[in-house]
Amino acid sequence: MDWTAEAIDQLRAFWAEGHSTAEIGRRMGISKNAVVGKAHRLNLDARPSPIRRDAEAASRPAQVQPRRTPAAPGTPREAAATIRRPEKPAGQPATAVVRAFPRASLRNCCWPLGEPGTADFRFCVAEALGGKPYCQEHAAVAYVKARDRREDAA
DNA sequence: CCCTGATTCGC
DNA sequence: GCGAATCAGG
Repeated sequence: MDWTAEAIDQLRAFWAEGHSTAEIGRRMGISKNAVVGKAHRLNLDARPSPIRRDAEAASRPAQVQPRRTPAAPGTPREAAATIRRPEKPAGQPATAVVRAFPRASLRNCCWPLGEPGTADFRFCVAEALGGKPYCQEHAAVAYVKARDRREDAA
């Protein structure tokens, strides 16, 4: 992954919007690990992790030794950041409602349009095709051959 | 089995 | 610095 200023900008925007790491990864065409790793390195605010690595010792004292060096046990992570995730409209039949933002569905094109972080930033929501995260139009610019890459994306 | 995020460590 | 592998939980 080439972490250009734009890419980092995008990551920040997605992260701030509360998207999951995997979701961000899908949208940026990279792995969730890349997203998590970079987010961590950028010191973006941590999401509430499902894991309690500190309680590992408490629940299972000395059963299975980690292959890797155990995480620092004393790390104070009690003060988890209060973050809000994008809210689903309550009481809406999920099948009938298209959540226009941040994500319509996995079947919709997720090509980002506009400048991340600005008011007009949104996603193309056209039908995503071929199991790709993009519609036909955007898949064409997303999946360019390295050989004959055209500079017409924007 | 699907998902979630965090950490480690070879590169 | 990067991110896959791994870990851990839902």
